[in-house]
Amino acid sequence: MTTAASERILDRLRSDGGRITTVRRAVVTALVEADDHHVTAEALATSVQARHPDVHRSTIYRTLDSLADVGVVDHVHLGHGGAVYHLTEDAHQHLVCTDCGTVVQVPGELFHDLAEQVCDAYGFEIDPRHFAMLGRCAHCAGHAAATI
Amino acid sequence: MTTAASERILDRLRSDGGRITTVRRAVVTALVEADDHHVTAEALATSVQARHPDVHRSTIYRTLDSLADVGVVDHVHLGHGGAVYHLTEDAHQHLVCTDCGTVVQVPGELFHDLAEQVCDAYGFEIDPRHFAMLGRCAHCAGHAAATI
DNA sequence: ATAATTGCAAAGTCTTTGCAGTTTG
DNA sequence: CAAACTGCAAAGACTTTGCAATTAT
Repeated sequence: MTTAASERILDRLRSDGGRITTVRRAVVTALVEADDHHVTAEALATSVQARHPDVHRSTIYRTLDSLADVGVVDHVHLGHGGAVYHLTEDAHQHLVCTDCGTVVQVPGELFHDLAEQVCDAYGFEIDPRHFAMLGRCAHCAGHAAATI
Repeated sequence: MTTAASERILDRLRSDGGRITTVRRAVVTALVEADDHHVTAEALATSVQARHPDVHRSTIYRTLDSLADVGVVDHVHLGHGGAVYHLTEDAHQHLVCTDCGTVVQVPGELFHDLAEQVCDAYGFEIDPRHFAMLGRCAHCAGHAAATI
């Protein structure tokens, strides 16, 4: 199925006049297999280079860029340092604990009310996913029962 | 009163064993005067160097770091590229339009409900201010009737 | 005096770019 | 074949760091 998913993604490139190359196939495969794992460019490079040692990092970035142009890949900043890349299929939000670094994924719908309020009041249409939200996870905040 | 504000801030450094130097005074002044303007490190450097040409950028960063340690300064990432620094006094959230770059400030309270929901469900205590939220501003989203 | 701060130059991290050669459709 | 993609090396933006000299307390 990862194959089917990969092909679907590659098709987006193809239908945009893009060309399907070994490298692109490898990057997409790595993304599909790593999905929900939020891959850094570095991890992606390592993963791709395991099978295609000569692939240069700039090519990884360029491929990610092309995939982003076509709308199938996006990146998120979880904190300082590198971004993580992921398929756009799953729209979730990231919460990153500033104490222990844990990343919690929460459904995007949680932001629906907020987005509506902000839209009503400011006309601003929030798409909160590009950046993580920082804070403290249940453990570090000492929430045994997880209630405020 | 910017002087009073500056002194209050410098006191935080002092009471932490820090020393008050010309440079630190200049940085704090620039921050106070630029408050609500969200200064980049570069702008801060330029501003400080107007009066003290020999101040090195690394010193600006180190001063910001010290001020952050003491809790009076924080920085926010509005998008790719540099962060903006601001005094911690005003707790607001930044919305950045991905189309035109406009930065909208909204009161932190808007996030109260969301924070509560997330806390209830995940025990995670959100502090959303470190990153901006991206989206499209009223103008770019075509909200003619939006209350601005 | 002595511990903190500074300037400088250099390095570090993450990402982009120019170019010439290679490959895809 | 023409356009798109690739590797390489180099640069770019932003920030951090080691060190010796300076300065605040």
